Amino acid sequence: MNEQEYLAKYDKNAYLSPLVTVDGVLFTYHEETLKVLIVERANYPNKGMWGLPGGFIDETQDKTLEHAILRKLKEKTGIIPPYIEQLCTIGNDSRDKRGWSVTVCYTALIAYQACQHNIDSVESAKWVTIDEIENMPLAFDHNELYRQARERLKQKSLYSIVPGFALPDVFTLTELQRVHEVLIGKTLQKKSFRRRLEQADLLIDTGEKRQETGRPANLYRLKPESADYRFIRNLEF
Amino acid sequence: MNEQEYLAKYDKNAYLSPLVTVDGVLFTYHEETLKVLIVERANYPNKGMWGLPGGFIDETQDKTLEHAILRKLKEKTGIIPPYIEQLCTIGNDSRDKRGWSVTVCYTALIAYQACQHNIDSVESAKWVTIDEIENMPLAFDHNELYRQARERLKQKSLYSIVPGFALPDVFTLTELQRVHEVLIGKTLQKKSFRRRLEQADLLIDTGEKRQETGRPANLYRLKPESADYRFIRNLEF
DNA sequence: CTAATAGTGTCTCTCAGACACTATCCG
DNA sequence: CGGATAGTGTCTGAGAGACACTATTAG
Repeated sequence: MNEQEYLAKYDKNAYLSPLVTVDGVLFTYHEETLKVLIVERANYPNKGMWGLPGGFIDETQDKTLEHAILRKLKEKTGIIPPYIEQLCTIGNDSRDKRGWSVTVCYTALIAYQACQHNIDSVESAKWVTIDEIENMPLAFDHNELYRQARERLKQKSLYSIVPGFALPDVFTLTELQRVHEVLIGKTLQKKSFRRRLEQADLLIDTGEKRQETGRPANLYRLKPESADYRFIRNLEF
Repeated sequence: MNEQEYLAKYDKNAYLSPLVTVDGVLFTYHEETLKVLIVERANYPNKGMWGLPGGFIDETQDKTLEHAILRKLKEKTGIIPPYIEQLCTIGNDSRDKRGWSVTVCYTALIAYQACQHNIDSVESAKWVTIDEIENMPLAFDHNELYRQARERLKQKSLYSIVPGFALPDVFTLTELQRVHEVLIGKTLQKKSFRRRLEQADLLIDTGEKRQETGRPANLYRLKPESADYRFIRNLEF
């Protein structure tokens, strides 16, 4: 038998295969706090419970795992998040009562303003603050997935400006610093923070200014390549 | 219908599910070079080609994904590697001709001496240097998996002593530095390297010494917690 | 003017890089 | 002694932390 014959005869469904899902921990920043998107489960198991957005791969629709999670997130938010990153994969025989199950989990960031209208119109989806989610039982092992995403994002805020993707397209340096401070859980030195940004040349100066109270603040935009930039020296934890 | 009834009726195999495999990029260090374990494929597809060790989840045998890859690696090396870490998961409709396929890939490290006997006795497994593997077509997308593992390990050698797990239980500081140098691809300052190690308190001084030529070198052992330690400042790339 | 927030100047301290030095073994 | 490798002393420079300072708006 050659490979062609083997493939022609091969019946994928003749073998046991674990359930495969994708899940996403989608963060945003609004009103001085981090928020995470959760959805109410419409079906068993854990029907009625809240959990992370996600679901089964649709082999006919999804070309890749990332397409699958982006499709799921778009269903809830109306848009594709500007930052997404694979977090981890959990697979075992006990996380889903239906059987051996594997979930590929992603961390994503989005601006609150960019999707608030859509989320308000989706009955079963809402933002909760990270304080709320930490005291809330989620479906399956989604509390653990959230915890890992939260921890990774905290680490990232020490050596990258990835958290900036939770802000609107255009933002002030003070806003960017505040997101980092909330993630790290301590205040940062304004000077250190700005020195790093300036040297790394990660932002586009829009030339515009915004004023609320006090001196108007310069507005910046993230360079697309900022998503991958890593400072060689961490901020202190 | 309640959840119990739903679960009783649920037939996992009634739904399409991607193929799920685990793969491992197992590194070791021997004769001043990094090596990777590859195995010859016994079955279609890609029969006869070399690829990374791995394979399907065995739902009856494996409780978790990590158990699955450790089982696969133990089959080839005879032992459980002292360091293993999830690398990434690739899933799409084109990587495996049999259908939509997901692989969860791990990076692992092992001492050459600890498993050489077993590998020599396994017909279809062998070590190849990283120079060799980079010019070798591997099955599926295993070249890409290797590349990602190699890149991550290089990064890790800038801010951790994870590469030390590719050495025997007991080693000299010069040996440890050499592994890092090979991974990073440039020589390091002896003083900087040792200063970091000393401050972080990651090693156990065995009190023993080993001499080849010249002054005898002190022998050290890795503390188990060294696997998770991260320096706050990177070595320069 | 004051209040408020944005943004800068500058000192200290830690730690990586560089490199010369000393130490301990062999023959 | 010299050759080889292990290990240290010490200076420089980059960059984070700290914090006081100036700048620009509103009222």
